[in-house]
Amino acid sequence: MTAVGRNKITIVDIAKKAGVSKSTVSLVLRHSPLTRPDTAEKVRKIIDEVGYVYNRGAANLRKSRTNVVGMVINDLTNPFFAELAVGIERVFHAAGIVPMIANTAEDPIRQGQVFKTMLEQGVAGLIVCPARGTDAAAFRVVAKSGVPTVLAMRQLEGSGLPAVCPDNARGAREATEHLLAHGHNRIAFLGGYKDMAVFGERASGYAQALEANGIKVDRNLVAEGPPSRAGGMACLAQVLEADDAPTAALCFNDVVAFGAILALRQRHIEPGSGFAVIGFDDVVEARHYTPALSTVAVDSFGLGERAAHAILGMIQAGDTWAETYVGPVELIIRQSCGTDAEVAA
Amino acid sequence: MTAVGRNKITIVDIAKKAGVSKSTVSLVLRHSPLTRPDTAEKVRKIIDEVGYVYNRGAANLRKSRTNVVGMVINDLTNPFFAELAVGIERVFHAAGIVPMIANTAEDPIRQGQVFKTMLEQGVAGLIVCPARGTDAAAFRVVAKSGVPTVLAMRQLEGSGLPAVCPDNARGAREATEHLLAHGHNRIAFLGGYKDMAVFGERASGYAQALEANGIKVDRNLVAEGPPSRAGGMACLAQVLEADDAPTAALCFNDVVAFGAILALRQRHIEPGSGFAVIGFDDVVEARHYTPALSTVAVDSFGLGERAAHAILGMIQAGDTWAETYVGPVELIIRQSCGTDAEVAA
DNA sequence: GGCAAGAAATGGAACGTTCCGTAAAATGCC
DNA sequence: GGCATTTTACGGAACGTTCCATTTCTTGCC
Repeated sequence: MTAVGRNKITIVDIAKKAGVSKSTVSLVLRHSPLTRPDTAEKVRKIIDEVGYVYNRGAANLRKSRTNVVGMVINDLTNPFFAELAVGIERVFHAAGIVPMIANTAEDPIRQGQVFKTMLEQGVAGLIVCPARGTDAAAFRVVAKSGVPTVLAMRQLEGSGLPAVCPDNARGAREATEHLLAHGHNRIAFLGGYKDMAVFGERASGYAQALEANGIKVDRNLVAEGPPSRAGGMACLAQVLEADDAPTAALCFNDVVAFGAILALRQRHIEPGSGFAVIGFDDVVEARHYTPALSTVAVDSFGLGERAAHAILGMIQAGDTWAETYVGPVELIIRQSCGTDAEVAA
Repeated sequence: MTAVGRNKITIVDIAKKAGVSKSTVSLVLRHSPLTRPDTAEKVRKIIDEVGYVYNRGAANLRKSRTNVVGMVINDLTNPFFAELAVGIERVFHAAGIVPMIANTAEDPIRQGQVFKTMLEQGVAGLIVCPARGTDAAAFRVVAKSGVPTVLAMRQLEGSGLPAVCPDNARGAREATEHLLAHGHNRIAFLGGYKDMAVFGERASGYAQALEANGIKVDRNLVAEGPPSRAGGMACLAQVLEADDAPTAALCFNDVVAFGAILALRQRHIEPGSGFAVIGFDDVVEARHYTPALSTVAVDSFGLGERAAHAILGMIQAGDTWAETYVGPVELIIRQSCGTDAEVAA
């Protein structure tokens, strides 16, 4: 239809129209108390008469400080991270800062490019869920630039960066203890890969619980695999082949658990009564699955908000350090581990 | 740890160090062919020696054109929209443009604020999934600013804006026809509200199919409700109370369908064999649900990419107009409509 | 009505780039 | 080697704001 006319009404245009100086207009725009109410009003009237739009870029240049923060997410398609992003966005919006987003799709190369781009844009801070396989060196650029950074969901040892994460070890420990308390002593751990930070934490919680009960971790019951439904199916198949097959499994996350349940069904084993399954994360589908999935709930929205506040604090303080926060988790017993009846009783 | 030193190395610093002019450095940075290879190299060496980071904000100010585009999403938590966002981000990343994101959470007020903020940031374009209840007037500001805009997923009549949407009417029509062809003639339509653009399109496809087969739409079989699991449960309950109860339902979207299935189970009606259910969207869980959900598949990633390309085109052409694109849909028959056997046969 | 003091408004410089017109250097040719 | 031509490099102005040091306007008081 209409060609772009790229309105270029500036602060001085409206100054001219209002018969004041650009400085005054600037003050009015920033709600400074240094102008007389009536002049302010006069200026404001003209401002929305002509449809002036503030150029924050120009302002930022002068102030050499922006109101944008980068959000680097490894997989937005995963509801878990989407919720994290929404939590972050929510507090940023309230604080008047606007997030730039990038989805790295677990690709460290892409992640590196993203860091560069975001720094060029002059972000005031960075929240990063590191892509799988990221090493601490990847953060050299951002560290050198002095931009406050916090990791979310995944820690990165050696990076020295503050993180906001769920208490993975504790969650896995509690889930495992629950299974032990209900008579299972052949418990598998399914899905994920050793090179994922989260795997390490969850698997170690699992191991702790077993060992505290005098059970040695059986290598044959720990199956690594992609953190997907397909991975869950494959891992379950693998552990069932062990000489002394397990009767329960703690899964790397909920979607692995869904896969495990599918695989059980294929074998005509009833998840819940015939084999106990516990997931991790408590994604929305967990409660509605058949059978409803027992899982370790993580407050992803809350962690997002926490991460955003951390960054806000760092920006305000002009500091690049913050305390790592380990958020609470909650074991939620539903039907997939076959123990809900006893718990209710 | 370290306090923020806010490096302020600029193009002239590195010019000085390299013994050239700032203009030359600028040329090198933009890979202009107007510098001699050896000078370019000399400059580049210094650039990464001192860890200079390009200030795109300053450049944009001068060029009065940015490389950021706004992405306004109504509900990132819905995997359907998350996929859309990822599709968009993917092509933007490739095109060197960086997306700002906002989640309106279906709140038109918030959406209005977001528009303002994004315009202030000087976005070169805007992709919007309008919040529910948005009226065309909401886009007045953005139209006046001349920023190219495309709607995604949801059209908005009266706005005159180009949109990238799935062919909702056709999808609903085909699904309904499938049910009719398999002997159902009491077919319900469940979930969503009349004031949602998508509802209008899908419901009209449903009505078309019925009427083409000489069946009048029965008001008692169309139940409005929230597009959620709970909504699906309630809607199903409502239509089952009709004098002449339906034997099949087309649902507003997949999550409504999941709700409907739950409600059927509660009544000991077996989804699939006892009552046919078809959803809409084909979210990832659809294929893994029990029973696997028959649904109308929409290529959300593809639509995202399409929307991004549209914006890119508009920006390049300096135009604020583009053609509306209606993407293909595909009816996918699984188990929840109890007709997969016949189809396979 | 004049004066001091405080309040309000102002103009220019700066932020870090790009662009433009021009100057200097390199190259080609006889 | 000198000239024309092309290639490369240069320096200032501009982009739209904020900040600072000043100037101008108000106000209150005797």
